[in-house]
Amino acid sequence: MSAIAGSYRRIGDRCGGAQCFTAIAISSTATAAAISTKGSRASSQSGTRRRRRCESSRASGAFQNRSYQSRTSSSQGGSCIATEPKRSRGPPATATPRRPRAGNSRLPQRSRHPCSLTGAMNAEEGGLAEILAARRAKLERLRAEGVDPFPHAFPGVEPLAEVASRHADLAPGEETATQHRVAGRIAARREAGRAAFVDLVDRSGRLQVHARVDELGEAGFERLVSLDLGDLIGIDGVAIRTRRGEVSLRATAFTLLAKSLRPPPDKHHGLQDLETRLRRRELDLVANAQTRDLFVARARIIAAIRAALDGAGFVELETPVLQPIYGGALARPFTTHHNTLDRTLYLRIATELYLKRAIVGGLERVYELGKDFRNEGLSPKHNPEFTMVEWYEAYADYEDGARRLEAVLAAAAAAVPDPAVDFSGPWHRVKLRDAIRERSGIDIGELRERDALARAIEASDLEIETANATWAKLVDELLSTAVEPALQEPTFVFDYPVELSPFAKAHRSTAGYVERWEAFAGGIEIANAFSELNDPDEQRARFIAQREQAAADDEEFQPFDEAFIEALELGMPPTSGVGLGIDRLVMLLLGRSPIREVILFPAMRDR
RNA sequence: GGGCCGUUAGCUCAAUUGGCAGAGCAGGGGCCUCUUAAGCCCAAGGUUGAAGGUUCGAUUCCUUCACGGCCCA
Repeated sequence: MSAIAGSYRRIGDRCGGAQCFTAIAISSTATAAAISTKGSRASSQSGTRRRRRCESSRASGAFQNRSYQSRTSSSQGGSCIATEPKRSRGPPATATPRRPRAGNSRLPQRSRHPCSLTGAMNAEEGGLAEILAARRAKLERLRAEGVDPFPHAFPGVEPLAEVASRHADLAPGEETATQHRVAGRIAARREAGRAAFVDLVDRSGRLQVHARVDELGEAGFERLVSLDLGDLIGIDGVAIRTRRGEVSLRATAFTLLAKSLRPPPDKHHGLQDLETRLRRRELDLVANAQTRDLFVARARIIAAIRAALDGAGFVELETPVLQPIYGGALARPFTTHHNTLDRTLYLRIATELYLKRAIVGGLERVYELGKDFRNEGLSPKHNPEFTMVEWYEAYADYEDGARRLEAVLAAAAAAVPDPAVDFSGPWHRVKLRDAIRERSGIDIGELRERDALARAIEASDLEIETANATWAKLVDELLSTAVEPALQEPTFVFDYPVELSPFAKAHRSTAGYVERWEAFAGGIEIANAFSELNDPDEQRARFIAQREQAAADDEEFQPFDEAFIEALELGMPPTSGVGLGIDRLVMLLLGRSPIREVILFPAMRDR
């Protein structure tokens, strides 16, 4: 199990060990104390008899949530509800079941316990209240039996799928003596009289557990079968393949690991309602394996991107999220306030300016992968907080950046089993001017005047609002309306008008343009890159132009950042910079949309 | 911001022209030692998103609102 345990251990390290899947590998055999509680067969159902048995089982001490060990002949287990108060109206002594099973007392009779918690909850009525009350009642009954419903750990578990695959060669009906310890959530239960099948689910998959009275004893079997869907349990058992052909674990012992007090979504249909899936993502994760798979795949994509950059000599940095001056993109920021400093701070809209200051400082190849925040509308392509990676490479230009992106995305796609977009091979490369001309017949190189371009757009059949739009804005609209939706295959669009790009270096051969590209695939923009402007005087002039433009039309603009200018004055090497939207990349690679599907907890309106 | 669609039991879904709101799963009781959407029997579970209106009668028709979705801006 070393490989799997190893991977789990890494995860445990990252999220704090105890909060995650147990990573420790210890001897896996059932070390739990064998329980041999005494008790007569449950043919006597009188309350006093049962109460006495429960007390004696607690006194035995060894019962503290240890596995319900096999082969106890006792039947005392399931009938210990007699320790609850107000038992006077319990089942009459004459209501002796034919068999010594505790079926009719799996649950206390709610209505017969008006003073109990469950009775009070029942007063609320309704289907959910009843379900909650039933689960609470089971919780209390377990506690009354001396079982800890929320124990601290269950060391040494193997992933469910690992157990199944290890015994894939078993023949139907074949049994082994190989012990395994697993844990997971109860996803389904199929009872067949004095045997039962319980489907356990963990992150790796699903495994069937076979429970038998003759293996677990009357008490243990009853306890296992009376657990609820959604409960988390641990199983010690031996690998078998059932006569019907499914690799399973025959339980020799089991342990309740956490009682579930709310019903899980439908075991077969899962959770379908999109709004509930997004608001209550934990329910989505519990009910829908494809959601679990999606976020595992997302993590693998991000890890692959980091590995690709690390492998190319990049250093991952952490720059401020709370910034005195926001910058690096054209977007409205979130505003917050620092009490002690008594000043306004902005949540970053990009990491660009700080990372370039690190380039000035000599770190040469840097990146940051994290959240940016833009105070704008929600849409199938926009979430107010989103994940972005930006990298900056000294002594390189935007052509180098394009090749770097190709390599990084090839690595990211390789982390996904079946990528929905083919990022391999060289991408299409097209100049912005040509792309617009091909798709709309409008040549922005010829129409450098705002009014002339507006007239050309109005004369076309493109639905672009030209009133009050600057020349740059019109070009941007042409790009997003006429070009972007058509770019399904990975494509770089090169060379933008300077008006759209305050941080990009002037084009080395085409006046009025800058060295910038955007990368598109699946009809959406996923990356944006420049040969970074490193002339401080030119940068200052761009800031001023932005400020004037903002004053003129109240648009998004780039605030003046004196500290950044001074950094450039210190001297920044020629640099390639690339920004890649992780959420959109995940959408493309996994073929999922809208963007909220690939964000674990997307922004939602209050209900 | 505009248009269209949706909201019914914990979950997944029905409900004819406006005429007693149903089913499956889950949960409760009973039966069953190889089931796998297990099966069979019994009982229970509803402010039909919210508030108004029309009507003898509203899940159904109308208005407003909330949330979500799609399209447009």
